Amino acid sequence: MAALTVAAAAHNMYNPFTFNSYNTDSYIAPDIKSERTDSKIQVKLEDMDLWKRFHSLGNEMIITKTGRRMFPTFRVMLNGLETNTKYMVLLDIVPVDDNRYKYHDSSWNISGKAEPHLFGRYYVHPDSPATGTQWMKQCVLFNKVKITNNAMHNQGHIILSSMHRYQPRLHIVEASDVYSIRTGTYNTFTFDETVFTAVTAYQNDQITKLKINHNPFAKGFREQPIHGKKTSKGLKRQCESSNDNEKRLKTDHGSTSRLCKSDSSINSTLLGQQQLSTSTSTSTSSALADSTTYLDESYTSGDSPTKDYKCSTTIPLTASTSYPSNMYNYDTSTPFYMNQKLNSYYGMPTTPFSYSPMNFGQFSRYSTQTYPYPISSSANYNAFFNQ
DNA sequence: TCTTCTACCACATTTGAAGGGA
DNA sequence: ATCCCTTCAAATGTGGTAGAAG
Repeated sequence: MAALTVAAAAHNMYNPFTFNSYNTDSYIAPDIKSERTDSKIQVKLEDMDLWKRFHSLGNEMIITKTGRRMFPTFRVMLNGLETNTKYMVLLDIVPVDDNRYKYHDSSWNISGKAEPHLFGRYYVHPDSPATGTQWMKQCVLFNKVKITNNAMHNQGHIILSSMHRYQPRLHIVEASDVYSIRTGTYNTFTFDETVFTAVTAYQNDQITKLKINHNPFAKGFREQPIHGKKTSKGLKRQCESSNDNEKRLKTDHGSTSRLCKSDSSINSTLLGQQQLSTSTSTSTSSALADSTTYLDESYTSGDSPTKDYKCSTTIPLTASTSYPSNMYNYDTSTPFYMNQKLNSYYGMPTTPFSYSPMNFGQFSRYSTQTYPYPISSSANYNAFFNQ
């Protein structure tokens, strides 16, 4: 943890908005917060029902030295983008507060001050950049994002601290290439339902059970069916087609037949690695190849893995904060760092790939409570998210 | 002593190479 | 020669658990 402290301190020391990193009142880039919101852009979090169930129990995410995927997977559908404008889609994870927690008597309690957070580490969706049409064609999947507690990790994983609460943030940036990302309009989206506590071992048994019942990789930990384990492929197929809620399908949203955009290569988080021509030509194939995308799930009761797949019952929740120019720069690590303006201000190199913190606040959490459109019915859903 | 973390395990899924047939 | 499909093994992703570390 000392290593993380040192790394975070070094990382954040040039950032005026995070300098008083433990003062939540002073956090926040005030000039950013007041910026215009682009109400046209709509983001719908997929698997909202599942997220809500985890959220109601106090979601936990395992972090390991080698990196662990998030479950539920962060998936969104985008709407309202300019069809011919190119965008980059980024994901980062930021602290919800400046507390450290411990699990005691079946509940999470504050146990002290938080460790400093290493800000500015982004996961760039490998299909970036792509046009609005391409982004809106299918859901955007971040299933390959990995979180780690290894501060020295430099393989594109997002570094978190155990026993701290975090929230993913989605950034949609108008940028035709990685070099124009600094000047593009920023739209940041968060969802309250995605708040989680980073842990090295699950604390809440209910969370464990929920994960086991819904994560296909944890199938081996599920209770055996009454009639014993089914091993034959024929039986397996029967099960897959009928009652596996976590069954990964190739298409998303049956009514619209849209495919999920998969972040098919975690290595391509290297900013600038993926050219537009490549992403354009491979976006469809990557989506098809990604068998971890699946239909929306409508949960009935209990933790039974048997679910009905629907596309229209979830409520799209969006909250956007649009920034007139982006405040990021990037460095040589992956994901990247961006903050051209601050680099310049502090006399640091302003060329791409120079090291710099971002200038989001230390606890940059933008509420999802202001939804541009309260979309609560399938009709409204179709109106907003079908093309 | 307690809390947190790590390494290893068994099991399941995913991925990609190899081979065969059209 | 090319494409499509199937098979299979390796790689990868899970939570459980025992023991180490602080």
